[in-house]
Amino acid sequence: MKISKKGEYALRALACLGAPDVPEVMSIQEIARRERIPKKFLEQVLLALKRAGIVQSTRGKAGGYTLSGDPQAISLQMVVWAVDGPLDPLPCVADANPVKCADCVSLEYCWLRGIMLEVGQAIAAAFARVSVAEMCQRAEASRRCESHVPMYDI
Amino acid sequence: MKISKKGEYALRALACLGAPDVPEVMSIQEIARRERIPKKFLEQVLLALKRAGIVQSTRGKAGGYTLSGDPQAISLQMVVWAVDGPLDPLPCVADANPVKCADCVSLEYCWLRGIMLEVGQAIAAAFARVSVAEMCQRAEASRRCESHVPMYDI
DNA sequence: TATTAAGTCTATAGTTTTTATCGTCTTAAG
DNA sequence: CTTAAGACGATAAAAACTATAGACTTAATA
Repeated sequence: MKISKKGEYALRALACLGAPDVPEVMSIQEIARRERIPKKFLEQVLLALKRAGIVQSTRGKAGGYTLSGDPQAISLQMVVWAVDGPLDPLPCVADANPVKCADCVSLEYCWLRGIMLEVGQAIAAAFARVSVAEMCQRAEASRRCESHVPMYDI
Repeated sequence: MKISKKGEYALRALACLGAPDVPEVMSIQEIARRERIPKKFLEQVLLALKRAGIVQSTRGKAGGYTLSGDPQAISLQMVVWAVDGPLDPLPCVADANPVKCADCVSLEYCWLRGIMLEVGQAIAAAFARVSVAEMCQRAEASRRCESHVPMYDI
């Protein structure tokens, strides 16, 4: 049950775009530099976020990315979904294209499905509770503390 | 955020052991046959469950596995933990041995950590809510329906 | 209008994790 | 003492994930 690098990079990139005092549009290169993410990999991540409507891009010289719409309206669930796909614990739980387990008679009578459906919903809810806006605030709060890091720092 | 095959097999095996009208002890081979799980792989899964104290085994001829203790006291969280390890969304969230993210100043000031800690707890809680006993009941209920599968079966 | 710096897109290489198998050893019943 | 079961370490095979490469498109601007 780990979050993928793609997911992590997506969150970092959005926090970067949503930070205060940043340029209107930010290039992939700039985001990659700030967050120390492999540029070419980040490219794919941002493309996925764009296709999900979470960020906007402008092409050509001086182009780059910007948050699309209200950061409060975008949940981390949408973000993770956009880059990693549905977070169904089992294939038979999928919304769109549920696949029957090998030894279940049917989707309707799949007992694991029932249980995993609940688990999947709980996971989705956990991500859905946090908005990109809130994440950006948290990131900013943590940035403000960077100047006085405690001694017991790891 | 998928559950692993190990996790799925563990749940199936436990449901098998907890089913009514089954022999006192059941051999790996028998469980594997009933649940259509690769025998050698199931062996590892059951070994992990045994080490976690979730099942007991008797060796030698006529040996096999049996549920250990009260199925109501065993949550699916323990089961998944036993075979897949901690379900922390990010390494920095780990209880035992948290690892700092590359570009965080410290664990204490890791903003992703804060968010993922909450998500991880929600996931754990979702699994913790269901006991092995409840899972077995559901599996049995689904078995009772197998004789009259609806037409719209997939 | 040529250059430059940016995003787009497809393919593929590299790496890690997961899944599965094999062989040998130990144990206990008959 | 044979047989059928679990224990355990090693490793093979497959899949998923992470990262990189290269060719193409777009737009600002010198």
